[in-house]
Amino acid sequence: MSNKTIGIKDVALAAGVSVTTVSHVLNDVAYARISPETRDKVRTVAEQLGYGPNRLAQALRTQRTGMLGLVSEEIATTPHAGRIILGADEAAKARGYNLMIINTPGSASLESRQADVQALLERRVDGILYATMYHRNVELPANLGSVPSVLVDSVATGGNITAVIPDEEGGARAAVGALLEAGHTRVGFINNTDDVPATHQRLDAFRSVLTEAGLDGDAAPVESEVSEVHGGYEAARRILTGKNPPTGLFCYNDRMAMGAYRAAAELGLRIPEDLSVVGFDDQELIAANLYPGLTTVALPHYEMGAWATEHLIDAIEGKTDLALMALHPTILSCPLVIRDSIAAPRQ
Amino acid sequence: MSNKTIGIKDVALAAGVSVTTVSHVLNDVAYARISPETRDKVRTVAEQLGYGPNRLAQALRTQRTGMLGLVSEEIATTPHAGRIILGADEAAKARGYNLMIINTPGSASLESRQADVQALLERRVDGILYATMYHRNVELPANLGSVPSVLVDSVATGGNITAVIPDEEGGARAAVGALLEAGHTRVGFINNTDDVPATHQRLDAFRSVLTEAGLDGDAAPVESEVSEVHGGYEAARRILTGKNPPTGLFCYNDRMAMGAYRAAAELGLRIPEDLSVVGFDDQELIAANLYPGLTTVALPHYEMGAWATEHLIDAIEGKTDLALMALHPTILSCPLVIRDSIAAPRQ
DNA sequence: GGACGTGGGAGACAGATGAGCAACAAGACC
DNA sequence: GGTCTTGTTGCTCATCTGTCTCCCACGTCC
Repeated sequence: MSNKTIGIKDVALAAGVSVTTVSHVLNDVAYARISPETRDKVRTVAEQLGYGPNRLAQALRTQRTGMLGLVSEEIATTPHAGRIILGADEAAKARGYNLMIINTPGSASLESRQADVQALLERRVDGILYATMYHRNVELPANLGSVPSVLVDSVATGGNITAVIPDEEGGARAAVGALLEAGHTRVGFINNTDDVPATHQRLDAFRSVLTEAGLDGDAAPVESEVSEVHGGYEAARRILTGKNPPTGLFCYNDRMAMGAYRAAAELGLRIPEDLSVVGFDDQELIAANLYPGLTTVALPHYEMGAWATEHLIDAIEGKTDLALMALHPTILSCPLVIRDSIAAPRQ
Repeated sequence: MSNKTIGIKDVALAAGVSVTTVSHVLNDVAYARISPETRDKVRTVAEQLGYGPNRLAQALRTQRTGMLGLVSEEIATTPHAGRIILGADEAAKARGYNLMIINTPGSASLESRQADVQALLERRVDGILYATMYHRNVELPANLGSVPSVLVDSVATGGNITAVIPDEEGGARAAVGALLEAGHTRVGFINNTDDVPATHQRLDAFRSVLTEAGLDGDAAPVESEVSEVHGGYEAARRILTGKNPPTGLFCYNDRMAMGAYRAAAELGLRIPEDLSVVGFDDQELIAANLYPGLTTVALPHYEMGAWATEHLIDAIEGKTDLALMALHPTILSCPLVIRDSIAAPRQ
């Protein structure tokens, strides 16, 4: 129904000035000397006509699209991607940028990822955010380097690209620390079997914290299973039916904690009276809805998305040198979210 | 490190032909007469140089960006948005389009939504997908009409814009039907308190199915609470402690079903031996991870996203007239996902 | 005759598009 | 056999998309 879109020349015509002048006014060009009356006139007319610049033409001319590419794994299957996107989107919007999102399976080949980046490049995005669904080492498509880029929730195997990752160790320390502070001296860890940084770092932190507290970290019970509800269930059963079972359980993630809840229920152990549990991830759907609410460690997905976007834009605008930050990944803290699954051990 | 990006003229130069010829070859222009040798030459050179067209310039000239705008509510807080995005993204990619996603709070004002659409329009997206996080009636920003648009998971209060929505009634019928088929004759419904289509349609379907089966649908117990875990818990307690309690429970969504699980456990009722439960939504994290696995009705978010995208692109390419489809919303079915929470009632 | 105040013109960005121009061959005609 | 016509093949030129930006022009007033 609506007729053709109106361009800058329509505004110029209607305002009785040249296209140049309209451009000068609307972009507040510093050196342009134009009388206040003309400025008003142009602005008024532009408003009346509902003029909005054609960003394509603008971008073509200025070599700036105001678009950020975000390649994200598994948008739908984990809520984590959503939080990263949200953080990135809000940070981008705040600075006048928009996001172009490309979804990719976690299993995508390097070529396929390269094609994704290529698509972004052809659209001339000003920068690229490359996000993975969990903290790990990734091999990057070669063409990623051609525009400013930041890695979210992963580090490059080759290094030398700016990255933000969660403080796995700090988070694990907070979790185990909370158990110790509540008075527990027998604490177990239900770990994941995947060979990812989190698995090792959380385990190390677990043992260290115990040892530092004067307990025997190396002797503390650890059971590993796939990081799903049923894995948590199995591991918890093993750990809780062992001799001298722990009164506090640190779980690799909330899903495994959910399994631990069931194992505890089956064994007649009440949470938190008989058994205290801490999770990791802070998946709302689980942690807040379990009964009792699960105390857990939050992964800073939103924050990582926002941080990456902020710094990417800084780099694009020449306010930051990404090369400098690329030396070491930036580590964002994982705060403990306290709910109701920790209590003092029974005497 | 990488030097300037290479353009069509670089290819032309290297191949020893004009820019026009390169364009003709690479775009397979029908009427262009170019010798096979030249074609090969051009293609080879383009490949070697790693040439990719500048989509901005291309779009400026052709008035086609190959981009679809997707404004979605609450990307991060519900997994539903993720499924819609995934469906849309895969459908778009399959036809050579990319998505520009704008996230908006469910509470955003009409002006703010209009600004979102405006941003998309300035970027000259070829069409717009407008998605909500749950099935409801929405008031649309006025500027939405200026490009082909499709509504996902909602219908416009004013009508007359193409929309896809889930078959609430069919889903509810399947859920209740499953309970009846298992032999239950006393069935209750735990409903939501929000005034949304789903609330009413599922209730109607619930009563109808019972009545059609020769039971007294109007007398069947229904309890309403907020559609969260604790609401489900409260409602289930009420319904299960009433006189002559049901042996089968249909829950408004999986979260409420999760609450019902706890209520059942507290009352010493085993699922599915003593109580059968059906949910709605098929939220993986909950439904598949509850014990026993929750039989539930899946909302076709992926399918709606894909359907909307398909038809939007058809309209953009002139293969479909959206105005025709706008007469009635398209309804996509909600299949029952069978797990382990339904069994025959005890004798 | 500079300085100042106001504003406009002509590319350029990167590629798409259709008309049009050489070059050559085959056939027609004298 | 040579010239002209007509057709075909192969490719290029000019122009267009909407906006920005460098540089220049025109008056006026000291």
